[in-house]
Amino acid sequence: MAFQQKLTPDFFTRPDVVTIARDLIGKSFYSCFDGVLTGGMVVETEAYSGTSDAACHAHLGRRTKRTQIMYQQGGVAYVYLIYGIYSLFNVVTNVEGTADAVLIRALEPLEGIEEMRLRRGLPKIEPRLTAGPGLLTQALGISTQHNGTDLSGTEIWFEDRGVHIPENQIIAGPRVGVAYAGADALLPWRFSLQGNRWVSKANPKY
DNA sequence: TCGTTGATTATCT
DNA sequence: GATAATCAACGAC
Repeated sequence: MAFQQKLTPDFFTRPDVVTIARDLIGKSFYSCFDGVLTGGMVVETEAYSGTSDAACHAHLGRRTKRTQIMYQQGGVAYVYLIYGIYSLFNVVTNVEGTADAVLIRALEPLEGIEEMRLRRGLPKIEPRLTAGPGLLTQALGISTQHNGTDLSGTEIWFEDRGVHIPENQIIAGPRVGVAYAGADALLPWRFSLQGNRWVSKANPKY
């Protein structure tokens, strides 16, 4: 019975954030606000590995108002504002005291597509609907006020819909927009679904 | 089709 | 006061 099953905290509290980022490809991501359900299949993620990762906000154990949420136990939302405009959504992973997180970069729309189109202000359905970390938050109505939301609740959650992604269809590559992180920027910690048209376009080549 | 640049604000120095 | 895990508009070809 490969029906919808909400991912529980034990999925997110596993120790290897890179494995979780890869496992999230093919899972479904939903939000439900004011009775409006929107969501889609995850087709692109990036792993950020806490204090040892130069690209992570919590690098070297920085613990600030913004990053403290990443030190919580896996299964809560880390949402922050970037470039003064866009909200980026991450899932906190690992156990309390570590600062690992997975950035959700792109979705393939499944539910509430018309509502997402309206939120994005687009005249028609196109990849710009959810193909990008700053775009999918707009489409799902997620903003910084959802920072810290428990993903086992009823507002924002992940589901396993029984979709199986063959290992060889998942592409690993360097992360986007983190050139300042030096050698860590080259780590193949970005995962995407090969050939999927909803993967974000701001892609380096491989 | 490509490269360049402006938008706009919370957070950190 | 500078900068950022981005996007879209615009001008050059």
